[in-house]
Amino acid sequence: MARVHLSRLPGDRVQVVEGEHYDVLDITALPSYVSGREAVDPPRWVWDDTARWYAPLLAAGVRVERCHDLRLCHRVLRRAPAAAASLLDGEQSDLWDRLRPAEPTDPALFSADDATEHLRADLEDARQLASVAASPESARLGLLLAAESASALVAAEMTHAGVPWRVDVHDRLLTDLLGPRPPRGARPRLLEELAAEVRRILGAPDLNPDSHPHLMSALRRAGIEVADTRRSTLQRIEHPVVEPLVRYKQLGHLFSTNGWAWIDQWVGDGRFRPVYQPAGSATGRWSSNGGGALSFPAQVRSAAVADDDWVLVVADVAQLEPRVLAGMSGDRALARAARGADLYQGMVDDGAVATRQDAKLGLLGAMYGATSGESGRMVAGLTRRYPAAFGLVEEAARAGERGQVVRTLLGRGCPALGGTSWDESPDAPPADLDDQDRRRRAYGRFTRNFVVQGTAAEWAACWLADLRNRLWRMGGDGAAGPRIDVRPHLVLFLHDEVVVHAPASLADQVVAEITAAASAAGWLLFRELPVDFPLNVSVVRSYADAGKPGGTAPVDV
DNA sequence: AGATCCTGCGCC
DNA sequence: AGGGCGCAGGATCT
Repeated sequence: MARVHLSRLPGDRVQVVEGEHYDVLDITALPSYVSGREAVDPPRWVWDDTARWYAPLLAAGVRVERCHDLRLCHRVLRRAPAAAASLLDGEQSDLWDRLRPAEPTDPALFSADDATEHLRADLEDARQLASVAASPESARLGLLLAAESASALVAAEMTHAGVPWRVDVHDRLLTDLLGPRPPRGARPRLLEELAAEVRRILGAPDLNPDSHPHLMSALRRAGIEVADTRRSTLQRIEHPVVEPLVRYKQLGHLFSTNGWAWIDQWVGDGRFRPVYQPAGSATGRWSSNGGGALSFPAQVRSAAVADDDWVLVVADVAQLEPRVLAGMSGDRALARAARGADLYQGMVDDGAVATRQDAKLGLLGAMYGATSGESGRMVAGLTRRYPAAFGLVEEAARAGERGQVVRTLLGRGCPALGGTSWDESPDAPPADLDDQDRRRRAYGRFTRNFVVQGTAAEWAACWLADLRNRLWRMGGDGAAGPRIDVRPHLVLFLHDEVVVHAPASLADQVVAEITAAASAAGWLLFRELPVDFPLNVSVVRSYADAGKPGGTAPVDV
């Protein structure tokens, strides 16, 4: 397949390199050039940053089949233990090392930020290809880079399409809980009333409940001794202030995080358009740097409503990380327990634990590094039943404690101890031995979790990539035109859950494709060992109804 | 005034 | 002494 390299040139021009052939386009000519190539024989578009190039293409109605995201792949290869770092060195490689994600920009232009140097996509791509080819694990690394690049396409497409959002529903929800929208800077009426009640009960007329020090001292004066003001701490206290205070905190959080200001900033034209960062976290999980897409609370999901005659198909994987652990460790006993919809129940039926809760505690404890309590105790017993799985995370933890890096199944390496993002205080503290020990153990918990969370992210990226292709093919030979949002399309992805916005008439077919994509992802990663990845699927009009009994029933629209 | 830290909460 | 994130407000530093 052809690889076409796109690089920015000063003056709103684009350099196009394909093999020996060089060309220069004006930026305004790019969409028609790309769509022309897509129509004939879709190449792999090689560019520095998918968000930067693809957003304006999508805005111009152009969809691309595949790409190679040099920034994301550069990061992966830099840290991958199976790739020789020296093969990435060369002209401009320091610039690629320092390249930051593109700022979310107005899709109409993509030159506002620069004065950029001419970053040569063709040169960097050649180094990356050589690096993968020279690796003893080129197949897995190649899959990882492809999945990562496809994720970047999905992220851009989801931002472009947006989550269908009913502002009227959201506004009614806020008004019911908080009172009418207040003027800027003021609290809504019901929130203000709760604050007044808290002040009255504590006898602190000037208290600002949002101020941590004020609240602590007011509680103390009322004879309430707490170490902090977390909800869970407060709820252990027997006192009339607890109920209104907890309520205040809940509603206050809704107001400030997903209130009217959030609507103003992130919802437009009936769509919620967050900004995603694929592989934005060290483990390879996505993060989001706008709109809080990966953490918007269940409380406001009722405002995510499909368009008329459309539905939301919501699917999440049951116990993704334990299943991934079974697959990557080759633990046949755990894989057997994972057959069926409930892995934890499978462990009970296996005779490994007495209750479902014990199974969950033990597995999560093993993956997070619990050392004490109920969870820590369950780990010991389960290690005997599932030695490969529990041994894998244990070994990852010990490697971290020794200061070694670990890697995911497809070869993503973790950041080094003391390296970027790990304990980098500029004024290097004179770390005593206790301190060093504490850091090593913390790093061990990180590496322990990294191998599982990171491989789960790889599974999810493969799931997304395959699903994206399947949904596009459903649309039927471009008959619906090149736009993605008139066909079934992804609108949300939350680590182990996807939401597809689709015409109601295609719902059953979408469910089938999501399920098939999950199987495909399992096969891509764990060929030799069969691990089930059962999904909970709901076809709903409103996201809030997902997961409820009856959600999978045919939807009346 | 702006940058940064801290706390607490939301999601997985 | 349980992993990964983002976000908001207040407190604190510069």
